Amino acid sequence: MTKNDSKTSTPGAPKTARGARTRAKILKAAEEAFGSMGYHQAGVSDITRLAGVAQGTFYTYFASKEDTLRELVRDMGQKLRAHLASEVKNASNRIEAEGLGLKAFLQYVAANPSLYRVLQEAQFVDETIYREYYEAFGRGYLRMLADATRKGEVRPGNDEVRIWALMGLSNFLGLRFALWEQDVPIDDIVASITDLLSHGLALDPKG
Amino acid sequence: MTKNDSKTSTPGAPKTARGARTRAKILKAAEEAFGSMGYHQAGVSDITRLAGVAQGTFYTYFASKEDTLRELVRDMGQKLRAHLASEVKNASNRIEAEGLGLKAFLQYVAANPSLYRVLQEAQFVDETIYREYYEAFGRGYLRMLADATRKGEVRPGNDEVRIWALMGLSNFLGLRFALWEQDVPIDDIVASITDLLSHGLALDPKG
DNA sequence: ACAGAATATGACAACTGATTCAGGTATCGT
DNA sequence: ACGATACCTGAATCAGTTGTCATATTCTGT
Repeated sequence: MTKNDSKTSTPGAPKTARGARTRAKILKAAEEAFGSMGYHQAGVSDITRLAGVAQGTFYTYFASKEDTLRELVRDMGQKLRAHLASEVKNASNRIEAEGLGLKAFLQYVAANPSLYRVLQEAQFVDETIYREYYEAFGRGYLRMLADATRKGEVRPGNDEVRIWALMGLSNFLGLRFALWEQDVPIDDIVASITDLLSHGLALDPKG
Repeated sequence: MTKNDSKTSTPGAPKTARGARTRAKILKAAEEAFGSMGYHQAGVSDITRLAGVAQGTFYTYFASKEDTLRELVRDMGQKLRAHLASEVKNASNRIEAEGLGLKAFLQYVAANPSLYRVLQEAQFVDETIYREYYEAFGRGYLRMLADATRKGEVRPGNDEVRIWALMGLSNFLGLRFALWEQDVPIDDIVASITDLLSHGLALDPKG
């Protein structure tokens, strides 16, 4: 009967500094919990314990565990894109930009290992949010690649296909060489890929 | 008290044709269930219903739901590798082999959509089995690439890095263009990637 | 045909973990 | 100071799960 008669659902945003702090604590705790134990393994009780609040408090800010994951994915995606954009912005050509972007990405993954787990698990909790992540990523990527093509820095080709290939490539390199085992220096990886993007695998250019 | 006093665990392999059939039915049902509903969503009861057997029968052949997933991943990995190997075996050079392999892979993914979901979810249920899958894949890949390098078909480079890049690339192309949306003809995709691997992104070869 | 082994059944015990709720506590505007 | 509002609590609820077991059926060798 109060102003909000629309069910108990969709908790509103916090209206107080305290509320905002608490919400942020919970989100951070969720990132930790999901990142280290995994989405399914981590219970709401783990999150609230990490955040130092009671179980019920969780539902003051999030409608469900799933909702939290969505929020996290959006949040992490935004941060990563912002970071990469700033690292790449003064490259003098596309291939150099790819190298800088890959390097920044690998470093970011090593420093934020939760990203992978949270993102990849989100794929099975809510595929929409996962596709959204990569499509957002892809849109920016596509624009840059198309620009480069127009400027004559890159051979013409199917850019939609290329960006997915490039995203996949980064994704796996991050998984293998930043998350699983850091047994190859990042600069070597970047050099390898820069070479691949400059010349392909072919031995001689006339091929 | 019987001869088998070593716990109830590790159910033995079936000793009868009937048993083998039932076990196979269950495994197939698990693939269906995991593939369409996801590992966590699918219950043992879903699997047994699909298989047309009682709940208890499941535990005659598998120690747990997790065990089934492991078995499935091994099984699917083996089949895929065998398929790709046979499709690629009479390519006349490495880049042609990459093209044939990618094409076969994309077709396979479109025809066996469960593969992705099962494999990717396995990553969070038992990371070991997931790494095993890619490392097995990678070993074969690495051998072929090293051979090609020795024969002078490819430029020298860090092949360990390259194979992860190539696996990632295939993985994402499969996800985007075979699983999610089949809006680009497979041959176009293959042509794009063949071009990328032949020349890189660079406009002119002297680059 | 018959004993014993292998397989199959399905109800259910035991447990897990998300969400709710009735009621307490901090904070703010006036 | 004080009502109103926002925030917080954590035990209880509740829907769902996996894995067990006593019993029934089918197969296999002789």
